[in-house]
Amino acid sequence: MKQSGGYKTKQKEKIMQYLTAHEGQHVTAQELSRHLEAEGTPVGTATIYRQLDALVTDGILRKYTIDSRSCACYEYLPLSAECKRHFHLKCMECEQLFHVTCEHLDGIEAHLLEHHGFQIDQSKTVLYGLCKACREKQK
Amino acid sequence: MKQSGGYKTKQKEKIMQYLTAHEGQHVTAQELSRHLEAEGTPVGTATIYRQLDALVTDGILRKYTIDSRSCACYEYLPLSAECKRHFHLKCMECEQLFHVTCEHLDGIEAHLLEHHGFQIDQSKTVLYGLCKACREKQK
DNA sequence: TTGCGTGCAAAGGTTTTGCATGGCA
DNA sequence: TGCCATGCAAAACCTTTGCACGCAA
Repeated sequence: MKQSGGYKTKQKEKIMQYLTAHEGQHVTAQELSRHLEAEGTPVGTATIYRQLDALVTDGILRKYTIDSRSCACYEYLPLSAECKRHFHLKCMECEQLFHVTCEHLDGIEAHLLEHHGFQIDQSKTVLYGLCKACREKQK
Repeated sequence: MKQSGGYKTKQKEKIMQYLTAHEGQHVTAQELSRHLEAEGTPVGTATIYRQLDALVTDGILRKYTIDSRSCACYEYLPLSAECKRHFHLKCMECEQLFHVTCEHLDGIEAHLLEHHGFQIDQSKTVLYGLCKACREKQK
């Protein structure tokens, strides 16, 4: 794993601080921007995007998209998570996003690769459906 | 399956014609717009987006996104119920779309429902990755 | 001092919305 | 005739880029 290079700036530090504090959650550029502003340390939008982009390139963040009309999400990837991959589940009803780490689901990847020659990219894949709460609500 | 409602207009017909002719392929609003213009029957951008949106709502099209900076893709969903039991694999390299029917993959649905309370909608879900040919090409 | 990082503003592209007009039923 | 559909233009939105200045090393 390459380390995040370049200078050590206050902005970069603040951004990393927020991301690591929200490990396992989905963070958007907007949330990050608003949080930093609310904290009294506003950071320019361009800087935020540039930093996020660099972190994705360095493999420290994962970037993915739910829908073209909503903004991109970023998620901090702890080193241990490299092995613990997970899938994203998006509820079409409540719009909530879940992630699932599960051996059975990891088996999908192996199965598809072995039997169908297809290598899934989990970071780009989102499974759509209905979450438990929304299913029960529909009854 | 709800049928596409509303009036039968020339624009709507043209759009459906293009979409059905490209079944199994990814169509963007821009491609559609340019095609219609090239055919001598230009359709306003707003109309295209409104029609596509309505078709997605009616379950006739599927909409999905690869990246937040690129535009959304639409795909015609043949009405056959058979397709509902397929998972869709999209190769990010060659852009090809594959349909996979597989007991193992069907097991995913049951597993997620039983163990995670999440009910997948296969028709809305696309698994992204690399197909066999493109993987071998990259070596 | 050197040159990367930052902020501001403007540009870029896709998608949505408001409103008057046109066309289907 | 009554409404929905359309088209145009403008707005909204997220993201990127250009450029001058600031700050880390």
